[in-house]
Amino acid sequence: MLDMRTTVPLFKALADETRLRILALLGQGELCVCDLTAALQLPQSTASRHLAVLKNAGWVSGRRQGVWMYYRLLDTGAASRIAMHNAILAHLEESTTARRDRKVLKNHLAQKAQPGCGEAALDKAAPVRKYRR
Amino acid sequence: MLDMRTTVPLFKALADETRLRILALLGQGELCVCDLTAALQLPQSTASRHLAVLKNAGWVSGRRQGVWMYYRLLDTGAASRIAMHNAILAHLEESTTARRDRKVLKNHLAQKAQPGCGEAALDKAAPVRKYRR
DNA sequence: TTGACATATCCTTTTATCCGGATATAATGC
DNA sequence: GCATTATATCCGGATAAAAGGATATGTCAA
Repeated sequence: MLDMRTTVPLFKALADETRLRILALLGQGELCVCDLTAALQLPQSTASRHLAVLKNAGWVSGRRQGVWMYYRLLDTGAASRIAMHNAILAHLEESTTARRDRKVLKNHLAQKAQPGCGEAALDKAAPVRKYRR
Repeated sequence: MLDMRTTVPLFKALADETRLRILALLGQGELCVCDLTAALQLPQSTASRHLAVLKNAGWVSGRRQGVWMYYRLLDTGAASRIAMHNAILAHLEESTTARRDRKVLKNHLAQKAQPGCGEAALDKAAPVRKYRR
């Protein structure tokens, strides 16, 4: 049963610029915290904290792969809610800030793909640090 | 041009239960402050303050008719924004709280229509106090 | 087990938001 | 003008949320 007890936190989670930017970035697909930190140019603790808020509100889900936590948009629930999620996402992605963030993200991902030099397509999307996959 | 400077306040305005309830009620049509105050069972200053927030954020518009201020949902702007408004409204109106508020509103409007006894259809929708239209 | 790295949580300070009574403004009728 | 009604704004005080540095937890490789 749909109630304000779940609806209000859902919108409270949207009442912050950083979280809106994170949601818009996740519209691009699954991303790990370090990628979001790079794209947003914010301290890691800040990104992590906001991701926790989004997760608790039911906006995103996280899965661990090795040392990385990958977050993605959550698209389950009632039909009216999914429709709302999609409409909000579509709107967010039009923002100039979101466009800029996507560009920074793209550069970051490209730089990561370089040093390794010659990896499989899937690896290119993974954070390239000491640990691989 | 769409920007976070306008987008963030839009969502901040949704980060409050009372304001969500107001939006859901306005889904029923144009209402004056006194009707909203009655439906929400909240102090007048509280309702008025929240309406100001919704108005500044671009969610509602107000028009004065005599002593009354009538507020209604604002449905102008970019296509993605209108789609988002509608999706959010549709979702809000499913809440049990919204259903309850609608009932209280309906009772309130019915009671107002009684005392005057025999007015035109339009008058029934207007707040019946000392001043008429 | 140790070291290195990614992420989460804690802590403290600062800033924002909410509330409702009191007061101000606005419109109306007499 | 004056009283009345509707709405808006102001004012403290209380509560909640933000920030980011420091620290804890978890994972991996050797």
